[in-house]
Amino acid sequence: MAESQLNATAAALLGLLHDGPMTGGQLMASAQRRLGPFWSMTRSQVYRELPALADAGFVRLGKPGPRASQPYAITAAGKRAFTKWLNEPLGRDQLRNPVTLRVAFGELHSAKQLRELYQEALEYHTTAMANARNAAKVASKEGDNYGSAALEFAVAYHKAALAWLKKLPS
Amino acid sequence: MAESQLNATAAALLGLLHDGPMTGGQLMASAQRRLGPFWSMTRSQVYRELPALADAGFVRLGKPGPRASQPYAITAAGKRAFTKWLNEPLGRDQLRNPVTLRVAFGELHSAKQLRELYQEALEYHTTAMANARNAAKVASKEGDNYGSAALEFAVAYHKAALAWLKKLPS
DNA sequence: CACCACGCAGTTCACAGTGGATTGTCCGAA
DNA sequence: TTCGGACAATCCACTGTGAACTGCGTGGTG
Repeated sequence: MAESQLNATAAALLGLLHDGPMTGGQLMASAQRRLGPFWSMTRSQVYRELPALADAGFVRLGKPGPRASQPYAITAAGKRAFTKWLNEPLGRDQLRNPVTLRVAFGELHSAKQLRELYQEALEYHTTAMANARNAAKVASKEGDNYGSAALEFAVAYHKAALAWLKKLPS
Repeated sequence: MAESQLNATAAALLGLLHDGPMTGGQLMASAQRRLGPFWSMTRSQVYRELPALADAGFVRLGKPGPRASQPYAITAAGKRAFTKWLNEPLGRDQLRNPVTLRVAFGELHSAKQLRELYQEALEYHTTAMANARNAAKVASKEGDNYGSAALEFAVAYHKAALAWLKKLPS
């Protein structure tokens, strides 16, 4: 009822629900696929937001399916809230890179530690980039140009990380 | 006493304390300057971790200064814990980009909204990149090559974001 | 010299985000 | 038929965030 402000997670869920009703699990999967590479989100969050969204009237419950799965559909009020959220001031980017944090204390590492760190980071970003690139291609094929563009951001991120790694003072 | 695992924040604080004793406020300022661009950290966290670190024996309290300021010094156990943390498995990168999240739902925006979003993002990343670059230069001048390299990561991030923005389907 | 306004060190709170452990249920293979 | 595994959902402890608040010092003004 109360026109409570949406947090970004709730807004993302409402955005996804524009495609049609989904259960928590489906929302989670969809978020992982479409937003995961540049917007982290956990199961716990999804299952906490959904009842809250229902309370606020932004989402309507469908008939429970198998395994207590519960479909949710966006309501008119939900669409309004989502549209309003689009105009809200942007929060800051959130960036926490554990490799960089360790590099910042590089003097306190042994050479061996640094080498292992480097190697691990290389592998991590390489596969993450491949995943993002793949997801972007899929989205593109589905005609979702905006979704694809968003995923390309993640690709650019990992690419930048790789380039940075290769210039590191070793 | 208990050899409790360090979380990343606590580890960062211990790392900073290798430079000598500091109060919470000084630690906060130092973290902002040296780690802020790639590792967000808030006052609340710092002031929550410090007593915890003291309880664990990783940090020793000095004589209170003016305004209840409380200096902390790293202990031998603290240095050991920090060293151990360096070898711990890396967590995942955390990345949450609010602009990209909105772009992913681009079809649900108006053209005007998209233009404003674009403009705002451009400004944000431009100044953030300049700040990071500046901080990196300062660190470099101070002879902190690792610190400088770490800050260059933030520069690379914002640079990638800017390049991505410019290729966006408008 | 007295005053007090401002600013800083530190605290607290409510809420958001994370990851691991747990519960219950359905399905399909032995 | 029953058992094991997969999956939806829930729970919990801890971590992270931003804003509001306290209380003390210092420096400028009169």
